[in-house]
Amino acid sequence: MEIRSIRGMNDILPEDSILWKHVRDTMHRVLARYGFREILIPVLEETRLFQRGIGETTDIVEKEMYTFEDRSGQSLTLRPEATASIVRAYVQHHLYTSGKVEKFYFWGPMFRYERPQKGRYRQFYQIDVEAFGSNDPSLDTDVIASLYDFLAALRVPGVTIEINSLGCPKCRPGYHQALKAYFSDKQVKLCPDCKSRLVRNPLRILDCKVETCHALAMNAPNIHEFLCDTCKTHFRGVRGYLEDLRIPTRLNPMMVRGLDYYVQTTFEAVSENLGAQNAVAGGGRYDGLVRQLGGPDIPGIGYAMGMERLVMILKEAGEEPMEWPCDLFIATLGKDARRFGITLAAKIRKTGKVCEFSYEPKSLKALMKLANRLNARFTAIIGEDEMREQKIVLRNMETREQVTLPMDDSLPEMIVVSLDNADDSRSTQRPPFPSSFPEKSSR
RNA sequence: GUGGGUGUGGCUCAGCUGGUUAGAGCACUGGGUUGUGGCCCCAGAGGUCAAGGGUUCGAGUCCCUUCACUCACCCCA
Repeated sequence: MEIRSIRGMNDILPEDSILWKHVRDTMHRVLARYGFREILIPVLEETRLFQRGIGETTDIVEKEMYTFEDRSGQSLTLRPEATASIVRAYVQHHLYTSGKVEKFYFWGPMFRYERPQKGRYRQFYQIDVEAFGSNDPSLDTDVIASLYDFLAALRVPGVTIEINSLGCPKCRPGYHQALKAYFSDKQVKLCPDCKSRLVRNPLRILDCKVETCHALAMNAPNIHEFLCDTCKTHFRGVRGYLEDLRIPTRLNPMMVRGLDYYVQTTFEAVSENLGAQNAVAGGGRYDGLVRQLGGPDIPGIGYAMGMERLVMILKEAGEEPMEWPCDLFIATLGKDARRFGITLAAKIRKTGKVCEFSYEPKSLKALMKLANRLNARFTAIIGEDEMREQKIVLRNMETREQVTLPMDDSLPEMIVVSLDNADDSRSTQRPPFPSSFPEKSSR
């Protein structure tokens, strides 16, 4: 019986992981510009952390967590999201004493026990961005700007950033009441799900995809008429700054977030190119969360981005798939050549070039085929003739040009020079992904 | 948890109302080129038709069960 990976948990093979790497490289580059610093957190936490952080009644906590007891009987949970852990670390290490706004980012797997479907897996990867220590709209703006910059740098096509304000514990209850009042007399027209939402969380009805519910929701009371002055001013500030930065966003008063901790600003990056799971990133402000998890009353804001979904969009948009680079393939024929070649490979690698080697004895024809398969830009041919004459043949795989180089101490250097010259003559390099998403000028 | 779809060489799929040696394309290996890749031509290897049970003279094809994958609902990234 063949052993297979378990449901909802996928292997990311090298042909895809190169794109993942590209996304992560971009993440490091873009987020560093905003002063976000990488934080690494454990995969396992005490179950209580998520119960308190995410909310006891959320779907995540109620039915989606991988929870089990360890050998000492303690209840542990594989993290279903990163925010709670990062808040925990922030509190545990007293990072709020640093005297500055602390900004973190993180990348890693999350776990939720759900039925897998397009863009949703049981082990999935998120990029997570969090900032603590200010309630000023300028921080909201910077966080959203970092998301925008990130997507722009990746040239992600067809993405819109939607924003909204959910109000705060002071003004949201009033809105809840208004929604309940509005939907109550229209209850018969609501779908079964929305009928129960009416009791549990009327906000969710706004999000319903059923035609009739959606139509009713269109005329429902608008959250922005219920925001208190503080929230109103705050949201106006965020929108104003975003406009100053020329970051295009769309106000979506119907947007609702799924986790309990969100207040005021919420936002989502939605793609037209995904399936039913169209959110690439989502986040918002969570001013009560640090306190909720035992820290001081410090505000925070952040977002999470779904790697699989991001990569999915990029793959669809990419004209040519990315490939792992190979600068040089060393093709050897015979024992003596192999011995010389493996040493040469080591020297080439010390220069920083990517170098592959012919491990298995093959005919030259087969070796050339291999060079092709390895995507090698150059092939160094070292056979019996070359060993006898103390020289090697260097072939440019693209132009088919070959030069002969002497086997002396300068050989590695000569090879590197040839490789670099070829680089310079390649006039324009096409970007890996085209874009309809406006690229903001960088560097 | 609920509903739909699909399981045939490594991959993508044909296989008509059950009929006897299960096919194609791509990929792979070898050859055409005795030391030069991509294109072309030729040849070869590779399948208990997801698994189990049933109907039948006969099942890849029909029925049942299980499993897997997939899409959608719920919810979320």
